[in-house]
Amino acid sequence: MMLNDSFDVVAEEKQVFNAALWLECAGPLVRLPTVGSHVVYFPQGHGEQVAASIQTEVELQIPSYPNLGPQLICQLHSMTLHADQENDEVYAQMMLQPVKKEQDINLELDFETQTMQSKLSFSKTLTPSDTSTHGGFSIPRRAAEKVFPPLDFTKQPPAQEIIARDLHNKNWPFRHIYRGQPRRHLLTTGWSVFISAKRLQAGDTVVFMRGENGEIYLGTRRQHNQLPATSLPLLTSDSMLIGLLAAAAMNKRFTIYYKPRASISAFVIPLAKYNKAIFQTQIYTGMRFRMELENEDSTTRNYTGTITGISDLDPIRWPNSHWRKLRVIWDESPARQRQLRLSMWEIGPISAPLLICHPLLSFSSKRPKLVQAPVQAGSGQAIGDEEEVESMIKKTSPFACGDEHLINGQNAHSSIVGSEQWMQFQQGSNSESLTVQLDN
Amino acid sequence: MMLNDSFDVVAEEKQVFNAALWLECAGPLVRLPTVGSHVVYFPQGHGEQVAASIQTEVELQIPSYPNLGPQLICQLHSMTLHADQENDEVYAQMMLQPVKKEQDINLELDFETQTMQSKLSFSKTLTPSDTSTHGGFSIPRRAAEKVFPPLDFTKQPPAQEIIARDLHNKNWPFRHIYRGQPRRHLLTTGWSVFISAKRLQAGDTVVFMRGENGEIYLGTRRQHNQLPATSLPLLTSDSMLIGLLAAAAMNKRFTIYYKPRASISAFVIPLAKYNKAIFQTQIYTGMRFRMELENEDSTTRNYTGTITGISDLDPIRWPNSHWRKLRVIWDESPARQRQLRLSMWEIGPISAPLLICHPLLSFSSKRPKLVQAPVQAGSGQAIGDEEEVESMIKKTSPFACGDEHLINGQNAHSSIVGSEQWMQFQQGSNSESLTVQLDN
DNA sequence: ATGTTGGCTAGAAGCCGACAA
DNA sequence: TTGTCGGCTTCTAGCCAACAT
Repeated sequence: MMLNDSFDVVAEEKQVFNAALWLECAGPLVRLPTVGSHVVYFPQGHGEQVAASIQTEVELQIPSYPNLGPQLICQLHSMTLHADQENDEVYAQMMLQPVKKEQDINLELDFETQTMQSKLSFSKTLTPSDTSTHGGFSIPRRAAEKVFPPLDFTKQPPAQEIIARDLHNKNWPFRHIYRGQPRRHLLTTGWSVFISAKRLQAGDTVVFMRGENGEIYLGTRRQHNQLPATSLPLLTSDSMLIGLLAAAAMNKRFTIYYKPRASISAFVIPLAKYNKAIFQTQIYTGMRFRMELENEDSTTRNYTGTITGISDLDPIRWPNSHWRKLRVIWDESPARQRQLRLSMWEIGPISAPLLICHPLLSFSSKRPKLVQAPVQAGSGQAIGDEEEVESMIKKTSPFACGDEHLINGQNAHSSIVGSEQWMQFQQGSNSESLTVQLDN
Repeated sequence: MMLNDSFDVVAEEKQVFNAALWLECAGPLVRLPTVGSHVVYFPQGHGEQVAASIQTEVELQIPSYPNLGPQLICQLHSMTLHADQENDEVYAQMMLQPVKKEQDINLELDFETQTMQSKLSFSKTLTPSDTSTHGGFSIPRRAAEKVFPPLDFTKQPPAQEIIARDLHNKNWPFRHIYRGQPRRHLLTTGWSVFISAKRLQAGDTVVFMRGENGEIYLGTRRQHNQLPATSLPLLTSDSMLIGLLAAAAMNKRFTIYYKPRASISAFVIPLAKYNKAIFQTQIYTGMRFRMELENEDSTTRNYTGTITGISDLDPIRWPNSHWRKLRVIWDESPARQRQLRLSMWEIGPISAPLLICHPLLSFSSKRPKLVQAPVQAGSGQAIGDEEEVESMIKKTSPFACGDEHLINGQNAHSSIVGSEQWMQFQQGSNSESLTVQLDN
């Protein structure tokens, strides 16, 4: 009862947006397109998010929407960032305005947010000791020194009160103390209240951030596998899929929700990134690639693999779609769920200089085949030759040759955006309704 | 972690269905149509449930579905009853098969379930003492004697262990003891675990039931106002509404979820009940009516009111719809949210013999006007004359005249169905896929 | 008949350094 | 540097009857 009241109050305040904290909670690999920029929306990927969220098999009879191709170019009209009331899961509400394909598009704004490199934040995956009722939270030394106010070490013991604010603008008080033999930083009083209120478990991650004026922010990120599979169905997945398709096919503004922790891949992609991947990147069966993935402990690492085929994921319903067009195998056994299907814009070239170059496949001996496909389905024909080379690759392994391919003389990976542009994202471009609040 | 594991196990078991417990948790006024029978489905009401569940204003641009009138006659092909994993909220999944209107329809099966009168169950709205950490649960004396096994009063004190099973087939052990001065029945050990696991608060209701073989069942029913407004949106309400309309308009089998605690009114109505209300009941402006409503403490009571107008709820989008066609005022100030719009099948005639008859309005002096409307929109014309008599009624008050109107010589209220027919519902009619399981 | 409260007690929560990885 | 544990203390949970309504 009291809990509800306090939430209600919070819900009514207009809240200061904290995009940085949202991104921290979303995970290290999540990027957001800029408001006002042009994006490519994939109803197919959107459907995958919906289906994954309600854990249902889809055996669907969709009416066809002739206006709706596998991808839809839109302008990101507005975006608001949110966090679920119950479990803090972050999601973004995006309003998309479909644009005519003929229209010439200014791509200047089409970059993604980048996490700030110099941010004053740290995240820690909780240990069993952190979450047990036996004690408090052990703060990594460097983390404490970076984000928390310095302690007065003349006191015995050195201690202070920390008040951290979460994505719902709720404040959580903690006692921060430096004690033990050897000395260490700890959060004691207040910690267990936080843990039980947020229902955190060992394996989940907490994020602490320091704002410009010294405020402390606090967010959570659940372990990936245990996302809560939205209970209480409102509609069948069939109805939902029909609804999202019909909404997109109407060629009017429509609104979608993007849940980065529930979705396997983003389904709203900056147009520039998409075009670069589709038109300016050499993709061919047998090609080596790399991709950054999130580990269990929410760090990231580059993984490598080989493209084994290029074909439609769903030839019946979504012919000539670029969504997850690539079939791949990975060099290492999968840590988390390792996708066997990827989209072209998700992968990058092997970055290191040529490592071990397999004699059978070199840049000169085998000319890579360009995959070029139309942006709008129907105005061309995508090349989807399914060359199964998995068996060959296995036979000729070790297969560690990487062809570095060039795109306009620079790396194919998306361009790096500095912190000034980040601020531009935060304050809005020329869009009149860049809503950057965070609601209840 | 452990919690999740145990839930997973439960989810995999095929569980014995307990329709009676489900109905208890749904509330005293909820009825379900029989599987195999014919029903009228109201997309408009369905949309209201969806909109209410996600707490969004609908400002919607729906494509029109010419095949879809405001009501759709279907056969209830199958129905499964469920309870939400998180908060035990009950919901029913119904598969509806649209039928041709020409088709002659056997109405024999078109009754609703009735709660069993002689059921061995009791429900109690929790007091602050019941939910505090200070103690246990005070069992009303008659309740304890009715549903729990008799205690051995030779022991000092008389006590036993009760194991009660909830809708997820999870067992909850309690210590049942008879003590105190004066003596009373209490549940002590185990009670607080249950309270905190279900996150029950004062004002919520628990239901205990005794099965035929002495098993004890246990369900919960949350206070109405605090239903959890489904967090984490998947789709906008617009998309959802489009989806549900498109699904219904396809004229194929479609599946809907009915959440009796979230919906203001049922939107799947037995065809017989609907026909009776539409074709065989006299409804007129100024008519007195009664309606049974649920109180805060989950008891029911008859409330009375007056019909002040008959008009389309949404003349633009749903012209000639019978959904909430009646405007009413109530005699008493509203206890819970008292609807000012009702559908014809929701109300009953004033049951008592003529009470105080207002001289201006009597059966003979003012001939009630029959409201007769087509079942399918388009094949006729509904009479929607908005006679605003509210002002008149207020002036001439006290206005307590009730015209008892007759329908085929019997009361207009839905017919009573005995417990044999209840069993028939439970075991299915001639449908091959009457699924009566309760999933995770 | 049953809701609330004070008294009492058992047990969990939670603070501490020791110790180990 | 930091995860876990045993020791100890504090406080809450929870059982009881008294008392009130």
